[in-house]
Amino acid sequence: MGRNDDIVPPADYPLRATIRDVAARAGVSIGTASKALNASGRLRQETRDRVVAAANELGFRPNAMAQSLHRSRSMTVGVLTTDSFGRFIFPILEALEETLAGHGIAIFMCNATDDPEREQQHLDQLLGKRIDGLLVTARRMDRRPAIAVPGKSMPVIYVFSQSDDPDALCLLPDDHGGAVLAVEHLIATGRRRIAHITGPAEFEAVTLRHQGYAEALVRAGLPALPEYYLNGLWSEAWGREAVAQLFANAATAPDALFCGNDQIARGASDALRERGLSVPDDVAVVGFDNWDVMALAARPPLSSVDMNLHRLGRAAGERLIAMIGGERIRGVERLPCSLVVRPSSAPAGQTTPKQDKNS
Amino acid sequence: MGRNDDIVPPADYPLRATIRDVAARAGVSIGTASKALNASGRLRQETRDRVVAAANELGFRPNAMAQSLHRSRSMTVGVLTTDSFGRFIFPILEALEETLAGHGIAIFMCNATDDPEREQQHLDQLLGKRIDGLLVTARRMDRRPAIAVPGKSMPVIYVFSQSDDPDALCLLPDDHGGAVLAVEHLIATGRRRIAHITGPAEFEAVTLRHQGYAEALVRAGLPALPEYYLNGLWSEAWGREAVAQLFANAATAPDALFCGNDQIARGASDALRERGLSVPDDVAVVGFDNWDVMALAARPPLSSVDMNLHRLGRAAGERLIAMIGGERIRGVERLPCSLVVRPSSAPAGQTTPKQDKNS
DNA sequence: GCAGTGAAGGAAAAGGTTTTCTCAATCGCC
DNA sequence: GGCGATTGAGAAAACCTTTTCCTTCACTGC
Repeated sequence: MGRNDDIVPPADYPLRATIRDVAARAGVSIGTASKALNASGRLRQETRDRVVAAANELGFRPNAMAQSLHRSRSMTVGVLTTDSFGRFIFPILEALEETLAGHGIAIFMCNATDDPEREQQHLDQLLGKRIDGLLVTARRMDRRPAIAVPGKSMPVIYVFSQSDDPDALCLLPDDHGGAVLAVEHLIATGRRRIAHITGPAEFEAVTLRHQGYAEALVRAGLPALPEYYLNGLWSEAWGREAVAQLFANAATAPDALFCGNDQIARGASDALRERGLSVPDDVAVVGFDNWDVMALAARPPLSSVDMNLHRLGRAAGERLIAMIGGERIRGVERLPCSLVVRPSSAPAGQTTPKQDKNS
Repeated sequence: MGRNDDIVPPADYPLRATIRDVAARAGVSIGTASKALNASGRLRQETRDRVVAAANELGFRPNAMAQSLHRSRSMTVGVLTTDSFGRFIFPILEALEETLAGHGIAIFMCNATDDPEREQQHLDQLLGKRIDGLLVTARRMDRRPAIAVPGKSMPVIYVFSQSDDPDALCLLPDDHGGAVLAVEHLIATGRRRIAHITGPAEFEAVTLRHQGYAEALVRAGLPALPEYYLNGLWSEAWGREAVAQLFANAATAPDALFCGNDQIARGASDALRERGLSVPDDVAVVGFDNWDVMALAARPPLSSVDMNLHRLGRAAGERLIAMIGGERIRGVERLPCSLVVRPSSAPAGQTTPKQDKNS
């Protein structure tokens, strides 16, 4: 199948010991050696020991391909990303890998950044390798078309990404809930005029977080003013610009900013400082993502909503194991976010006791 | 081998078509079917077509495990990271994956963040899977001990990481050259008092970059002042603090900063602005890593040394392919960095025509 | 002394593919 | 029409394990 031709045949590899070598050295048959090594069958203890000793001496390691061929279970899953390996994918991947490794399952990594043809190639390759399951991640803006796995047989999970296949299992962070968390926190610390600066409206997450934001406000008896909701880019520059817009008129300026990500939050925080406004005394700021590089480097460090990507990755691993085991799981599962509170959203007027300023 | 017990046997998977199904449907023997599908052997064209048609109708996909078993070549390599999947590893991985995928080779991802025991487990698993090669990445501070692969047979490459095994191949960015690039650029744009703010001295990269920095200065007839070399953390906060130290005495203040990474550079740049100094008019700043999140968000955008990690990943893939093909490569290979010039290091006094200041 | 029992280990099939070897049939040529 | 050469296709081994089924052997109990 394709491009294997350009690799010349094995050079001079010392062949690995096989179970037949072990058997020969221990003076038993292959079957007996297998039983001894797998602690199965009925064998004398002395025989077992002899086989195990021979295996150790030869550095024997069973050939997983032969085992898999026999069991028709490859102990292998594929991870197919269509968003290159972005910053969000890492923690997920890390937890996933750890979870699966604990069950002896290895991961094939594939990347097909927005190239359907490469995606198909990768999928072909993975199917050829008889993966036991597939995990798909993608850019979060759009629902991605379902992966075409023949036969409906193989478990597929979309993580941090949503498919339009109703039979699929999708694992996502609870964007709505995360926004509620942030806004309720701001309200609890005494803020009343809370604006939301966020990313492009095309992202489903933007919509969900906006809804959470609005609901939390309304539930607290506060108005969700349209002029307090600003869409833009996911950048610091946009955060700065949004602050310029919001604070152009001092009379209508907010006393808290809930930002769609930490970059926006950081840009906003910088802009506030440069306007002579104190964070958090004059304006509280809460970000989203809890990306330490941003959140900790900001002055002051940013409160932020954490999507618990690690937990998401672990959950994905566990679901996948369950599905490989035969369970059928489907639907959209949203895992809770949590709020990490840092100085940028301390209660108004708490940080610097002596304080009386206004913009 | 271990934890496979907790996965129940196959549920109700519709078995994939095998070559024997294809052969039966095409009315030929298994061997003939194989030859037809692999375009090998001597067969009538009509027979080939019949077999291929049967294969398509059945959605046949050859079982890679069976193929590998036969060829004793798994078309698979392992990537073992000991630094979790850090930000630096991503671009490398991406390029590596792309390169290897082009040759039909798949990647097993393993992560053993600083845990020798997990590392050994992963290695065992990979050896069991009969990977054709291994790629190791690690935190760059220390040379890591060699991976214990039995038999000296399997190709191993350390990328973005250095092993103490003299027989190994290590692929690294040319830190020394990158520093030279940055400093020569600063000199060329008219700077004369160039300081170097960087990370912890334990990092080999810190030493190498320092050497490059010093050599470039000396070569230009400029002194490499010890008070212009500051070690600290890889953080924005340290960048700010270092600026405070360097500019405490206006008489000895530098007119350019070469920073060990973009975070330091950004912190420094912020601190300069807050001291009323203009970047680049009063002080030029050059960072390292060319991490867009930092370099582009800084005001003004930062010039930075790019380690060309993508190229590094590609090179790693190519070397690995060559080694799998039988070539023996060893030693330490350092790939060139490049300099990305942005406004933060424009020639002194060029940005704002009207200007006459001194710190 | 013999049937029956249990233990210990061997033989062989199966899993899916590739490849070599062999065999049968056809062709060209005299 | 017979001979060698060539072509097309099948049989079987090999890759490495696991597992099921058998065989052998030594006992026990009568």
